[in-house]
Amino acid sequence: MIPADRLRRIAAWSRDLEPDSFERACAGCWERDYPGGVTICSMGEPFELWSGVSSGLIKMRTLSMGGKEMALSSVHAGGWFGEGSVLKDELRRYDIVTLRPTVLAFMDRKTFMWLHDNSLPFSRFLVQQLNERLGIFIAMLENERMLDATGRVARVLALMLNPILYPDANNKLDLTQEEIGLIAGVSRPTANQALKTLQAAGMLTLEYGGIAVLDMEKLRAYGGET
DNA sequence: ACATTAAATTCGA
DNA sequence: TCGAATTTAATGT
Repeated sequence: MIPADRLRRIAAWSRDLEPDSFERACAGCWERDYPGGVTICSMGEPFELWSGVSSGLIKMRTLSMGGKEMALSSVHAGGWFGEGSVLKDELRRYDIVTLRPTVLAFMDRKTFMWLHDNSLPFSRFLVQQLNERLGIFIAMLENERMLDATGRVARVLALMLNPILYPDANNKLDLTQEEIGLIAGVSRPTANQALKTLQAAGMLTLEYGGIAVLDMEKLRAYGGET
């Protein structure tokens, strides 16, 4: 159970719900604290909760053959994920790991399905979110091999500021250069060089433990996203 | 891989 | 409780 004002603050989708749906959402959600570096759920486990990041940062990862770790994506405050596994009622296909102390919000499957069946605003939100993810997925496939390191870093930053997936993101990202590298699939030194290039181009400024984006549009263009 | 610098933590007053 | 000193973490080359 999450108090109404709290839910409204951490979940943008809840703000458009009809009153009775909103009440159900409050009743079907709860929050939990995690320290950094902890695995929330592992690949292959059933985990039938829709999850949102209230604060902090998580990443989704898989282990490739040889045990090398491969980051797929990351979610920061305001982002919700896992709707695919909940909708299809299937096992998780990747690990969820906190990158730093994090508060997660969860919604049980029953509530999720009820909202999906009964709330138009909620369904709309889901479609939009799934569609957004699809676009990202395709963009990643297209460009993974075509973009240089700077392009990939730019893409990651643009994705992390996606207004649909992260409705509450402002223009600041609290990601270390190492974390950016992990997500972009480049080494930290390469990420550092790429960031300096982008800074020189006036798209962002570097800060300790994070970056501030100055020009979203250019960043997107560099990343090749629509 | 190493050197530098910012931040967090500890310790002593 | 404040500030200096030490240690840890992030950055730059």
